[in-house]
This record gives sequence, C-alpha cells and structure tokens, in this order.
Amino acid sequence: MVTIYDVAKEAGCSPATVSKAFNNYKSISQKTYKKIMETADKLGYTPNNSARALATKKTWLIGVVLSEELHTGITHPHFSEILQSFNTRIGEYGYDIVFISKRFGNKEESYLEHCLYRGVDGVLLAVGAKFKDEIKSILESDIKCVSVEGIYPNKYTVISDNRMGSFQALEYLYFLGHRKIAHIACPLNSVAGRERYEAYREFLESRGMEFNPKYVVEAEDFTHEAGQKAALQLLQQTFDDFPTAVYVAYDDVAYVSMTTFQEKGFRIPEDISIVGFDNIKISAFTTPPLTTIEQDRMEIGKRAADLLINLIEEKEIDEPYEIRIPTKLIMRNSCSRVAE
Amino acid sequence: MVTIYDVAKEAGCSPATVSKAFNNYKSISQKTYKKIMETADKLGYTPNNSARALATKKTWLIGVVLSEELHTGITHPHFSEILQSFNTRIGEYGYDIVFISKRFGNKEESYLEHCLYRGVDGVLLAVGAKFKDEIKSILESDIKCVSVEGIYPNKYTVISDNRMGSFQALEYLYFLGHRKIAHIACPLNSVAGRERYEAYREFLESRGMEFNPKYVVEAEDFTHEAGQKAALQLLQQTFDDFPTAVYVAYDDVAYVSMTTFQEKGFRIPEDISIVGFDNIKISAFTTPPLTTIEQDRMEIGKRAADLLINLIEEKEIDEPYEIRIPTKLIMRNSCSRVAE
DNA sequence: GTGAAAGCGCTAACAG
DNA sequence: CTGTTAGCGCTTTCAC
Repeated sequence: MVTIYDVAKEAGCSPATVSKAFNNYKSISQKTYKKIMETADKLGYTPNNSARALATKKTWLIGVVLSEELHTGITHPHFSEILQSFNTRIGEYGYDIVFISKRFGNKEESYLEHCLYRGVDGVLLAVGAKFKDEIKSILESDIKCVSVEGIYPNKYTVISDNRMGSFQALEYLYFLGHRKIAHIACPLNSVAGRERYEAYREFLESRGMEFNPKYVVEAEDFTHEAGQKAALQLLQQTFDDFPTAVYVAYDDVAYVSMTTFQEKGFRIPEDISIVGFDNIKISAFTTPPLTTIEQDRMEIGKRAADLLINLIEEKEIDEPYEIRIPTKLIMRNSCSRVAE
Repeated sequence: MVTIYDVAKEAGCSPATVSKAFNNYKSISQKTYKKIMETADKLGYTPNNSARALATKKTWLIGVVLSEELHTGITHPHFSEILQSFNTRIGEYGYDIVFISKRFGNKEESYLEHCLYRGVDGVLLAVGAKFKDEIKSILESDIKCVSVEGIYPNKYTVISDNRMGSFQALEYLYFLGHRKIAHIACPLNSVAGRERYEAYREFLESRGMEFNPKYVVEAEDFTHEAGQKAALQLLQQTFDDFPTAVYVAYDDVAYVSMTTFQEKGFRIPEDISIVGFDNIKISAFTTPPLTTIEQDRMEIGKRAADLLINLIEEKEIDEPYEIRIPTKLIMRNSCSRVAE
C-alpha cells in the first residue's frame, strides 16, 4: 500500500504537504501541488479513508435504514428508486451509502450501535412509523438525519404530497361522474396509508358525499398477495352495490385489483374505473394502462440528499421540517366516464 | 466518544485487555471478560471501525458494483433481490455493503480507486460483460471478488443455469405440441441473453426443428419499452406465419409481450402460449398468470456471499469457478396445448 | 492471564 | 508556503 509518506519522499516534500494538497488547501504553491499530484499518480496512491476518518472523525459514509420486514426495502420499486437517486446525489459530494441493520455480527445491536460502529456522518431514514421504537435511539442521538417515509418531530422529511395526490385522483374520478368511489388503502400505520385515506375522507366530505365504511378496505402489507386479498374483500363487502370507481393507494395493488376485478367479470374501465398511486414503471404497460398519481422519486431522493449534506456540513437551511413534493395525475386508460 | 481507554480505566485493566475481550481472545479470564463487557455496556461503548480498520487493514466492507446504465441496478427486480439476500448473509458475518461507482467526488475515478479508498475486503460484481473494460482494473487487482452476472476467467461466479432453464421452458412447450416456437431474447451482450438464446438454438436442433431467424428478436435493453418494441417486431416479422408459442427471456418483457399480443387481438394462451424467465413477484398476478422459469435469487445471493467470505477469510474452497444454480419451471396459465 | 509500547495512514495545530 | 509533531482509537507483539 502506497502512503502519503511514499509520495512525500518521492516528491521531495513532507507528508503534511501531501495531505494538504489532497485536501485542496489553498496554501500550497501551484508548483508543489502539481508535483505532488504527478508523483501520486505515478506511484498509484489512493488516500486511505479509514486513516482519514480516524483523524477527522468523518467517514463520508451515510447510513440508510429501511425495513425489509414490510416488503418495503431495497426490493420495493418506490424505495429503490428513491435510494438510487439519493445515492447518485450523495456520490457527487463524495459520500457513500451503507445499509444499517439491527442484526449485526450475530448479536442484537440496535440501529444506533451500527451507526456508531460505522461512524456514519448522517442517516437516511426510510422506515415507517411502525418502527418508531427501533429507530428511537438514532432519533434521540445527535446523528444528522433525514426521512423519506416516517415523520418525526424536529426532523426533516421529504415526502410526496399525499393529500394533493389523493385529491388529484379523486377529483378526476368525480369529474368523470363517479359518485360511488371506493378506496383500497395501504396499511394505515404507514404515513402514505394514513394520509391518503384521510384525504379520501376529506374529499368525500368536501363534496358532500357520504362516507361508507364498506367502500374502504385496508391492505395488510405491501405485497401483491395482500392487494389481491383486499380487492376480493372489497367486492365481497359491496356485492349489493358495487362501486363505479376505486382509488387504490399504490400501483402494485391497483394492478392486482384490476386483474382481480377482471377475473370476476368486471371490465376496466367500463364497469369499474381505477386510479392508482406511484406510477411505477410497469403501470404504463398494464391492461389497460393504469391511470395513476406520479410520485417524483428522483426529486425526493435528490432533495433528501441535499438536505442531509447541508445538515452534515452545517450549512444554513431555510426549509420547513416537512417538505412535500408535488404529485401529478397521469391519465391513461383505466378510467372512464361513469355509465348512466 | 467512549473509547477502549475509558472502558479499561473503569474496568481496572489495560486497553489491550479490553481489545482482546472484544476480539474474543481465549486468553482472557472469564471474570475480567465479564467485567469488561459490563462496563462497556454501562459506558455505552461501541468499537470504532475506522480505528480498527487502520490497525488491521480490514474494513468489513464489501463493495458492490452494479450498472444502473443498463437499467439493471438496484432498481431491477432480479438484482435487487439477489442483493438483499447477499446483504443479509454478509451481515450475519459482520460485513456491510458499499456501492462502488465510477464517478466519485466529481472526478473520474475508476472502480478500483473507489475500492481502494474504501479499503473494501471484497467485491460483488453484478455487471454485464458489456462493462468488462471498466471493471478490468478490479479483476486484475488482487481484491477478492465474486460475480453474479458476468463470467470472468479464474473468478467465481454464481449464476442461474440458463441452459437448464431454457430447456425446461422449451421442453414444456414442445410437450404441449408447439413446433413454431419463437424467442424474444434479452440483449445478447449479457450472459443471460446469450446463454438463453444459445440454448434455444440447441434445443431446436436437438429436436430436429429448423431454426428460423424470423422467429427471434433481441430486446434492446431491459426496459418495458424495449420489450414492447420487441414483441411488436416479432409480430411484424412473422405476420405470414405466427408462432404458436414464444419463449421470452425475462418476465418483465414476457409480461409486456402478453399485453402487446392481447392488444393485437391474440388470446393468451389460446392463440399464443408464453413462457418467461425470472419468476419476479408480479408474474403470479398477470392475466393470465405467467408460466415461467424460476431463478433462485435467495440462493444466488447467499451462495455468492458465502463464497466471497470464504475467499476473504482464505478458507479452503472446493467449488468450481462457475457455480450454476438450478432453475425450476413454474406452471401457471399462459400456456396451453397447441390448437389443431 | 495481563499490560506496555509501537504503529496503522492521515490530519491539524503550530512553528518557521 | 512548508515542515514538525502529536495524536485519532484500536491491535499486536513481546514481556511479565
């Protein structure tokens, strides 16, 4: 391994100068800077981050905590895209991601311990409020953090404007003449689930429509299985008066609902109109293509990254703790004007 | 920050002893071990990995290189599941993952430099052969690595048995009476694309069926868009003699092909039978549910992890460089006996 | 079974 | 503008 000493010796200067050169101190003359860089290159020197971290207490590592338990982790189309965008952005600033888990080296360590062990400079939280207890220790520590899912007091969170999205979906359906609008919710212990559901109720009320509990079902989790079950249950609950439209709180389940309804003999959109939420990739290719609410995942990831970096670097931040990213109605073919 | 010195002082022993206790040296008496652990706990001590890494040259970090460019990264259902399984497994051994990228801190650094900077103990390669050049430096360095996608001389790779999978698909179709079997391939510069295509040709030959170039189309990349385009092209190329079945090299595209065919008036499976490859989550919920070849992603991730850890810890390995994970035919409803 | 001491590669005052 | 020096927190001989 070639070190700063090797470079110094070869370049005829001190290790300190090499260090300064690599850290872009302005106090280095052009000449020596150039010389140092050249010999570093020649010798194939790469700075050693462990040593640097030990000396500076900065690892350039950002912890990411997400919960595989709820099928809402790296494998989830929503979070994986946010994560990708987040990672790209922090990469531009020299940071890397490390996944924080509870189980570590066979013993039960808390998330906090894992963070401390890795010495992360900050943390991205992508877990639902359901896991409030397990991340409590990190929330209470003075590790900088930003959330893209749960909402916590005095912490920044970047999240879609669920109310806006719900209203966009519902207003569109209403505009098409629908008055019997059902809702398949995501788990209500998630922020998305709760907010979209509440917006649904708020919308009904704002239009003077009566809330009918039979028109609402909550999916157990974020899997396709749960979605199918929910769709079936909705049909069962409303067999005496089927809805003409259903607002489904996320695309994966909107999709499964469509196929489930179709299998039961309903035509989409003629018999039932559907609007989803997420605009995941496949939604443009379903039969029929799904009308849905787009979440700007690239923006969420990027904003969260910028925010976290500013926090870490102790820059001035003049944003509210809760940053809402606007959503957008994507009209495709799963909705039609209500039949007379 | 509480260090080993604090613990030592409080426990009435030397830092060296504390270190030994934490590293499970057997030369520590039960009594002092217990004492140390208790006071460590009391003081809230967590080992600092940067310091440990500096002293030992071991970071407990594993680099992961995957290529977002081909839409085949963290966002891809196949790789994200492998990664999840891999991550869980290495986590059990105390390792963590860090993503290796080319662009780092604004300057163009090669993958190798990123690895060196982070001092990774090993690398998981999940990039196609298309990127051979960019990972060449890693391959040539003496960093331990395992691949789950490309195949490189003298390197371990854990990958599905694509030939087996193709034969399972094709034999099933053949058994159902199909003789006009088309193939939609993934990009042929990927291992999966090439091997499945070659197996397709081998199968035809083995059954004395004539290979007809018109029955084959190669998708441009791994997106739904490319799949749709490929499906359309297949229809166009074969308008005078449509295939009765098509073997599609991956589920995402199999799915899009189904909907595309359906939109063009073909019934699945009555007019065209489809078998895919991957068994991604959604495949059980398409209309009709997709018959496909299952890849055991959990196993791939786990095996790759075990292999890499053994490599890192210089254990004996008696496995071939190329480890093929068996595939499995999952029969659902997208295939039927050929019409007379 | 335990401890003293040197050192891992780098940074950060402080001098010069 | 450059160099000296003293750590950062931990591990690892080698004595005891």
